Amino acid sequence: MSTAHGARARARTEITAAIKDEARRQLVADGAAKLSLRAVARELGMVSSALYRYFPSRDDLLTALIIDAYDSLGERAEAAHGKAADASPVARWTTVCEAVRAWALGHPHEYALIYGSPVPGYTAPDTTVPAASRVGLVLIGIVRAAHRGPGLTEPPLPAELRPEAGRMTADLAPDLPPETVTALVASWAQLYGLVGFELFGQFNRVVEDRETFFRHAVERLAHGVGLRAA
Amino acid sequence: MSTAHGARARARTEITAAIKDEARRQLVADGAAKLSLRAVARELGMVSSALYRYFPSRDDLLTALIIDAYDSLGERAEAAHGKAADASPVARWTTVCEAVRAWALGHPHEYALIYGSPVPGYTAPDTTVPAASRVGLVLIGIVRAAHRGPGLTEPPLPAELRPEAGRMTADLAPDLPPETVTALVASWAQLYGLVGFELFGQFNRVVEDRETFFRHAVERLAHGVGLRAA
DNA sequence: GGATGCGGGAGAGCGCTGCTCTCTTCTGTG
DNA sequence: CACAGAAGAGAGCAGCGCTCTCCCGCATCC
Repeated sequence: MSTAHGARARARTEITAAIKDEARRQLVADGAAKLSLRAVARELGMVSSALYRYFPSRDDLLTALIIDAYDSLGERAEAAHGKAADASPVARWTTVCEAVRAWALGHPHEYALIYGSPVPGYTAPDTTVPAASRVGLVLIGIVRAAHRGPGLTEPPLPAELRPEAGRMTADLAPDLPPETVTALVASWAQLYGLVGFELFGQFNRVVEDRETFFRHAVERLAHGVGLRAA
Repeated sequence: MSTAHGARARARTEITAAIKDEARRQLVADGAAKLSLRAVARELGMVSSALYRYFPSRDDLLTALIIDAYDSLGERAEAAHGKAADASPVARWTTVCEAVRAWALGHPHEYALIYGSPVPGYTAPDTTVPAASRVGLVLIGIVRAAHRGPGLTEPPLPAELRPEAGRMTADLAPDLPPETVTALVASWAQLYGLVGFELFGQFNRVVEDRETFFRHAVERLAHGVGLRAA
């Protein structure tokens, strides 16, 4: 595929990568809205129209960066989980959440790109789904291990939510109780509420010791999913 | 002040309002990024440079819209709370959260403007703080009433978070226990995680019956703050 | 009541953007 | 080796935020 016809294709993938790298540099520096195709081209010593041979539009370039960002965050979460493999479920959960927060604080513009308001008029293509799922899969993995292991308490689940819970469970983790899956999905969203509020300044003049606050909040999230207290 | 010199000043406030109205129309239609000073001016039958007599920059216009959006959301939350004044604390909490969600779903671009990624390079001026606080104040009010009334269970609070909890409590609600205030701040952020994930498409292919899911999630949030089960 | 100062609208223009189209060069392949 | 197709260059279009200069007319003050 990519190495099929040799030199030509290799040059293409190299230049594509160079464009993405320079684009990422600008994204990191100034945010997505200021990412300019012309500036990227200029920096690479090419003319702007040439860049369209590689990315048909600015949005396509952004999509590539979105996927990379999801992957970067996912890797970070997976790595954090790997290192904490022997810890208690709650400790592993907390570690992964803290990795997400650390990544977000270290990559604010990339975080904003993937979890902030979507670029207007832009809807993420399905291409992004696998990369976007990685953090969620890590969290599911932690809960699954706890479920197989010493156990997991099941959160309450009202009757009217049972159909939806069943649907989600079938899609996400058929081996887990629907009570758990439902709580997990909610906690997953809530985690990003905590991160987003810190990152986007909503905690200014409200929370100061954000690290401690965050750790405690995600520990309570873990308990809410039914993970045993450490 | 505003009515000081009569006609002149009145014309000015009228035109300022007209500009904001047209700008909001464009914001609602296409989102903040596509809001164009020139288009607003065009629609109002004036030339773009004239608009700068009223708003010194696009960011200033956006700031005005941000404040309006916070106020609109705050009003909605306050109104919802008012109508549910006689209900149980948990029911009032849930009602207010649902009002926030409903407002967000009805005003996606305005929600994105205030709770999505901040416009790059843009930091909200302090002018926005009072308007931005309104929803939080409603939530605090519900908890405060429960605290004065039949009671409130206090969530756990680890020792290392006690200093920060004390700080937050002094700033936000000195009459409430720090355990409660800490949980409240976390729940406040988590609420916006739930809303944001639904609004920005993260729940696509994951949660279908979002209304039921949301209600259950915020009920659990209420319990997490220590409000009595309804 | 007439001179005056200033608020506010008009217009041109600068430098930037995304994107398109055409022309040309170069290169890997049949 | 010839040639198709890939890829870069350049000009150009329409839009943007913002500035500056000009000018009109209304409200004020003597």
